Amino acid sequence: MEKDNRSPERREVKTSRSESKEEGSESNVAKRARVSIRARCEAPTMHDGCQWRKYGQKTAKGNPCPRAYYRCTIAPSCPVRKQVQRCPQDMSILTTTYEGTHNHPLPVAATAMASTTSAAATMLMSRSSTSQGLSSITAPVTSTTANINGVNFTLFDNSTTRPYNFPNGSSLAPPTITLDLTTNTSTHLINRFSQAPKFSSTSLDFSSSSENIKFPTPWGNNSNYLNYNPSPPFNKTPFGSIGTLDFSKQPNGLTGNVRNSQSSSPSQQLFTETIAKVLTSAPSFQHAVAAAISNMVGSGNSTNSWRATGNGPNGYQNQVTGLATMAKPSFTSYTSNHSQSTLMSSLSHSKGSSSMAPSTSIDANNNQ
DNA sequence: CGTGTTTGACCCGCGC
DNA sequence: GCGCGGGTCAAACACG
Repeated sequence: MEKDNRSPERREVKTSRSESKEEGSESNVAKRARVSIRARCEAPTMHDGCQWRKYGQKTAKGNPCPRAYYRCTIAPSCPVRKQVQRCPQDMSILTTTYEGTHNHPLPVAATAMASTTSAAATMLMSRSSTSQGLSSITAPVTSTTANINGVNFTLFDNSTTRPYNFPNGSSLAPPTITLDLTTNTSTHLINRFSQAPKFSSTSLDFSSSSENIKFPTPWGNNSNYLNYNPSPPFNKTPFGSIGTLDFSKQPNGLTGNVRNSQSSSPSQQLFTETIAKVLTSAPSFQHAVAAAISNMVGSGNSTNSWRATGNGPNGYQNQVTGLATMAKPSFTSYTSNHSQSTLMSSLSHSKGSSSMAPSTSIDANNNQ
């Protein structure tokens, strides 16, 4: 109670806050779209390669677990925020919700996550903007499953099983996509997120497809395809669009594909390779991702421009203390002007260039 | 001393 | 119009 004697300043605070809510016209859409990642994680927060500052904590209604609010501190003006909350049903499950788009260079480790969320968010916005009559449909839970070497990617409409973090749901909740890494899952894979910031994730964007698509993967023996089969009802939810990518099965038999990356786990490696394979072997898929990220970043420029961290001309790098060390174990610390550049460059670089740290192993098993 | 976290209050949008 | 709840702020505090 004695805390708040700042009411005069509050007026200005309020003004600036409402400004910041509207700020970034280019990211207006992006700010509305949110991407949640559900993962088993013992750590208080997932390390995604970015640097965050906690600015608040709140106990949400209907959830005894407090929700923590973080904002990206790599750049002072970065609008990206994330919310971290434990699942009341299973305290080991951590839900991290990202909102907004970074407006500054990112290290690879962070870019991977940013790309993922951006692409997912773009998928959301793309679908919600193109779908019609979404409020009139109450679709049952429908799912779309892809299988890559035993890893299931399930994209399902959970509109009827409303996420707990939006207890009263409805229009209050911005369109949100959930990447569900919890079901049955590869705990080591998750732990890579939670403990070591060296996960070279990737970006999945299913937005531009309308039919069953199979992306070949060069390894494995039976299900050598990433099978994407969008269910029509997916894009029609009362919330705009809500979906889940469900990495529901731990790949067994992780042999042969594991590279010699310093400290990556086999499952992480496999996962990375899996995704990389899909992307590198499916140009159209790359395109979709690139376009998605391009949209999110608000720049149609697809030029890759690389810049070493540590002494970038814009000064950002100096602010990201700890970031370099975070990225060190697995990545040569690159940043790029645009997340899309980073992702796509990392793909192409890893194919033939030595610029990328070999441990990204994106080029592993490339079957060209 | 600098940086990050905690925490109570305030703002604002939405539902009733 | 009112109340509720989520999101945010910033002073105080903790920690290295």
